[in-house]
This record gives sequence, C-alpha cells and structure tokens, in this order.
Amino acid sequence: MALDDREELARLLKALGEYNRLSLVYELCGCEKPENAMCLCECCSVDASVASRHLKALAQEGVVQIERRGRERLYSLNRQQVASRLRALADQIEGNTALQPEPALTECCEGNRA
Amino acid sequence: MALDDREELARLLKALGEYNRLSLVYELCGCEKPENAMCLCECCSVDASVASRHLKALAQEGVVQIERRGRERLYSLNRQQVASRLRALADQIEGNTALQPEPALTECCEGNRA
DNA sequence: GACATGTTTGCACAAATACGCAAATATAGG
DNA sequence: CCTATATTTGCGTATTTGTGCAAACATGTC
Repeated sequence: MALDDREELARLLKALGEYNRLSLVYELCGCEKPENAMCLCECCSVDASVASRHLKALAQEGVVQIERRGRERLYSLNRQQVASRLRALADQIEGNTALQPEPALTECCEGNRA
Repeated sequence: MALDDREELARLLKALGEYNRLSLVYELCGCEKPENAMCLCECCSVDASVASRHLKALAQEGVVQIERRGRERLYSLNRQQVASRLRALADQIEGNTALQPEPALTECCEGNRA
C-alpha cells in the first residue's frame, strides 16, 4: 500500500471521527434525497456555519457530494465509495487481504512478519 | 442506533484517524505475533513514549490488546472486532442495513427520510 | 431595487492533540 | 545490589480543531 493512500485514509477516518460530523453522516444516511445544510445542521445542535464547515470537510474527503441548486447546496452521501474504503480497511485489519504478501517490507524486529 | 454507540464509534474512528496511529495499526497488521512498543515505534519515526501513548489510546478503543510479558508489553490487533465495527458502519452508510426503519426518528426537513 | 433565505468567511478563543525530552517506574539478569 | 532494557508519566510547547458570532456573498422572489 502506498503511503499516500495511508495518509488519505487517515484523513477520511479523521473526518468521520468527530461526533458532530459523524452525526451529519448518519443524518444523511437516513435521507433518500440530497439535503441542504440548514436541514442537516439540526441533527447536531451547532450553528449553520459550523455545519457548513463540517460538510465541506466531509466533501474534501469524498464522504459527501455537493450539488448546487439555486441559493442552496444539496449534500448527499457517496455511499458506495465510503463503504468500500471502510471495507478495504476492515479486510486488511482482519488479514483477509488475499494479496501477495508485499515482498520485503520493513521487517519487524525478530522476523515476525506475515 | 443508540447515541452512546455513535460516540464510541466516533472515538474509534478518531483513534484510527491519526497518521502515526494508523501506521502502528498497519505495522501490527503485518505481525503474526504480538509485538512490543520498541519494535512497533520504528514504523513511525516517533519517540518511544509517543508510541506508548498511541498504543494506549488504541487499546482504550479496543483496537489493540495488551499482554504483559516480563518488563515488556506485547500488543496485538483485535482484528475481528475492529473489522466488524468498520463493516457495520460501511453497511449503514451503504444503506444495506436490513433493519426495521427505526420508527419516528428526528425527521428530516420535508419528510425526506428513508 | 428591496428583501428574504441559504451559505461562506473572518475573527477570536477555548480546548484538545501530538510531540520530545527527561525523570520515574518496573522488571529481568548478572 | 547494580545495571540494562522497556514502559510510563510529568512537563512544556507548538499546532490543530471545534465553535459561535457577525459580516459578507449569493441567489431567489416580490
């Protein structure tokens, strides 16, 4: 795995790992259609500007998608993309990588590598 | 979903969402046997005390398990537990929850709920 | 144009966080 | 007991982060 990917994944997890942002994601989970920030910001009790910033952060990590409609912006989840990135991490952690064992990585102390 | 669970999940994601901690997790991914902090801290170039703190944080969120052996502590991944929590989130985000639709949640603005 | 509505931005601030270093602690082994 | 090794903790510090408020912007409507 490339180190850039790891950095990107860390940023995704950090974006999801804040309570109010995660609440926004859950709120979007329950929305069938894209929703604007004024509506979404009600799920976590924060200022609209705060929600706007959080949603922007989520968009930067590819969690949500922004669609402009008139004076408002409609946010929706990139469901598949986020889910697959999370599952890829789950697979790696579980050890079900089914990949060739990445020859000659930095070795662990006593040759204790998979 | 209970709000406590959400908070706990946010903490898990935050724990994983820091580059050096994620690197420790990846390092542990490649270890077949539990490894001590001195060994693990080499993957990210930080002081041993920093690695110790990171591993403690990971342990608090259930990511790693600690086993004492003499003067050292051996860390290993809780592979299944972490993987399943990540997959549960992935399922929710993707919308494959296959759950009853949680009657009467806080409604989205225009009755735009799943 | 005037006004309402939704969003973004600038600013200030408090809290959290990551970090290195040095000291303290724990324990194995002579 | 003394020493070496592994870990934890206390402390100081620089940076990041989440937040609210007010102002600026953007755009639809009358």
